[in-house]
Amino acid sequence: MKRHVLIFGLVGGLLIAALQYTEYRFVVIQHSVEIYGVLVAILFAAFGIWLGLRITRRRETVRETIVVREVLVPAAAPAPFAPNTARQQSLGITPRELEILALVARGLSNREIATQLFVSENTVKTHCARAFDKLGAARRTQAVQRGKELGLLP
Amino acid sequence: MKRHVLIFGLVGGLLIAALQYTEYRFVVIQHSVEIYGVLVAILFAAFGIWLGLRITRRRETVRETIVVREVLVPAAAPAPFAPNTARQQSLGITPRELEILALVARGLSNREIATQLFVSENTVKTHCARAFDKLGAARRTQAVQRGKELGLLP
DNA sequence: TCCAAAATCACTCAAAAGGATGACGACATC
DNA sequence: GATGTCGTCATCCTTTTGAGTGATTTTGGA
Repeated sequence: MKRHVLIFGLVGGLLIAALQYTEYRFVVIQHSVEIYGVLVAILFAAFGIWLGLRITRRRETVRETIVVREVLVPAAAPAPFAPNTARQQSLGITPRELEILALVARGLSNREIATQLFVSENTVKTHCARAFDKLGAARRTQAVQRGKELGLLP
Repeated sequence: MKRHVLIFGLVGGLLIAALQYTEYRFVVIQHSVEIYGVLVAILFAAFGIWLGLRITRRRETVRETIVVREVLVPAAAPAPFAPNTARQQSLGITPRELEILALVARGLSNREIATQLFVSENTVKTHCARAFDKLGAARRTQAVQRGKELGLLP
């Protein structure tokens, strides 16, 4: 990607140089500024379009091979899931926080969690905030994603 | 698409006009041609890039050629994930909605999603609302959970 | 060319979530 | 007894989400 910027700069520089050079040679031509402006505009617009195409082309190819139907050999029993206590320890996440995190991952609202655990909504929010902080998450969706990545959640 | 060309022409015309106008007002300024050239170049390059992105964005979604590939997998291999298109169809979830849902699952906020997809936050919210409705979810965490259950998300 | 689905955007209002901070009691440990 | 952690709860304030509506634009297909 960095190469694009380089090429971009280069082309720009050359163009300006050419502009300046020709400016001196054909000063007599009327409306030269407008003509050059249009030329530059067209050139750069085309270049931009090309660049845009080039950047996004990669994504296309990726999109094409999506569906992979796998023919499974024996069915591996879905592991009963063991929370990664080591990671939990290292992050300093308390059991209660993890418990609430799990309910967040199940899609419950703070109020629903509070009801289910017989605590106040404020308490849930506090636990959430602390857990989010320890996970480096700003949103509950992000916290859930991180939690799964780290093996804290099923 | 016709509108783009129109806007393109319009902007170009205005720019040239502005160029000409200011040219007459600030003839004293040295190197004005170069400066204006650079300005025009930058503007049009940006516009071109934007246009290029916009054009290819569509092709991306359209170009969703589904390639079904059957593979024998040893049971332990983590499946590369195949979105359950049948279920998606039956629920009436559009490709765009699923795309946004995936970003929600990754923990992005609506604003971040909007930036990443070059659309307004309002649009993201609309897609979200529709997807949530189709999934029978009231919150994004719940939608993500449902989406995973239904095999729509990895 | 016309139509329907999909995608886009805007606006309002209400609810949910999040950040910051302080506080209190239970409990374990030093 | 002092200290520290954990769980609990609160208040204030801001941001984010979600619901409900309506509208326009694109696009693909009949």
